[in-house]
Amino acid sequence: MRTPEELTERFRALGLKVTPQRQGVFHALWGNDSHPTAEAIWDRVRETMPTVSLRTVYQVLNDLIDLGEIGAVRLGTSSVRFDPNIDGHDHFVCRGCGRVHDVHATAMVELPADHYPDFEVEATQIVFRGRCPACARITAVPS
Amino acid sequence: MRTPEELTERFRALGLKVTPQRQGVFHALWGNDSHPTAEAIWDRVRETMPTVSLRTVYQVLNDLIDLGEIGAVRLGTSSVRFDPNIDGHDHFVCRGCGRVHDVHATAMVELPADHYPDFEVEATQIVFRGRCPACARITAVPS
DNA sequence: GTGCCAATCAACAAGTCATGTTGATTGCCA
DNA sequence: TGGCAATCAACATGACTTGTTGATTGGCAC
Ligand SMILES: [Mn+2]
Ligand SMILES: [Mn+2]
Ligand SMILES: [Zn+2]
Ligand SMILES: [Zn+2]
Repeated sequence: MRTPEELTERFRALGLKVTPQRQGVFHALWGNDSHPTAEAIWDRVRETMPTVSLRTVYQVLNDLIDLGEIGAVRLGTSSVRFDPNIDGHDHFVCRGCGRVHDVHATAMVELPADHYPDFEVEATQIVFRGRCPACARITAVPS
Repeated sequence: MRTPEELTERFRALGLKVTPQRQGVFHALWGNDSHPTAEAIWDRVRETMPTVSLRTVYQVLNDLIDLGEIGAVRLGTSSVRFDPNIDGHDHFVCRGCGRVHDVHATAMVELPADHYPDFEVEATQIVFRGRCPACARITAVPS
């Protein structure tokens, strides 16, 4: 996503009002690589703006998705997570702590065209599941 | 998953009763590569057993998951899909018709260990999205 | 065969997640 | 300064899945 300042400009240019609620969401997302849920964003915004409603947070997040500023990450568990990183990357989901990490897989994954002719691949999503370093340490056998 | 006959044996061996409802779900799943939802299974079972309840279908499907006989495929859209194929494979989701196809990706996808030390990968899930041959044909430019 | 008890049923309720609605109020910005 | 977009509270809706309860059925061990 763009910086909160750039988003402010873009919203104004589009005739959208730059409200404190929207700016609160901008800042809650900026530099946030935790793949937060809408509720997590809500909690962060409420720290400085206790009266903001969850409904509005959802609204702003969906506006940002429609503008292509952020992405939605659906990992099959519970709620949608929001990702200010829209560059191509993959995800690692820890089964211990539930955290989602950005990763970059080595190989370019492709469908073998000879086996799947006429399949038009437009997007590829890779999800690794396992234990993150912190959670692996906990249950690791002590030497 | 095992054949309906083998499942019958396994259920009996576990002290579970082999009811017509359970056998109906067994047969609805056997050889079914359409990644059906619970409702789709329900529809198929009701063809020969009109009184079966959706609640029971859900129950049997979850029992089969607990026994490791089938898998649950969550693709971020609407409802859970059930997969009698539990061998390692990937999926292609068509944005045209919504169908889910089994595919096998070529490259062995890995996390580069030098970049992600101590990450313990236990499972890798690859989802391709695009258009299946049938849907690609529809909007293809006629020659 | 008989009988126990698991399984199923109908009919609800509940819970989660996300969005729609409405009418009043606020406040951004031309 | 004023128009109107945005937000608010409060509630409803909707899809999907599971829980519950009390009654009924029927599989299967004996
Ligand atoms: Mn990410
Ligand atoms: Mn499959
Ligand atoms: Zn972890
Ligand atoms: Zn298709």
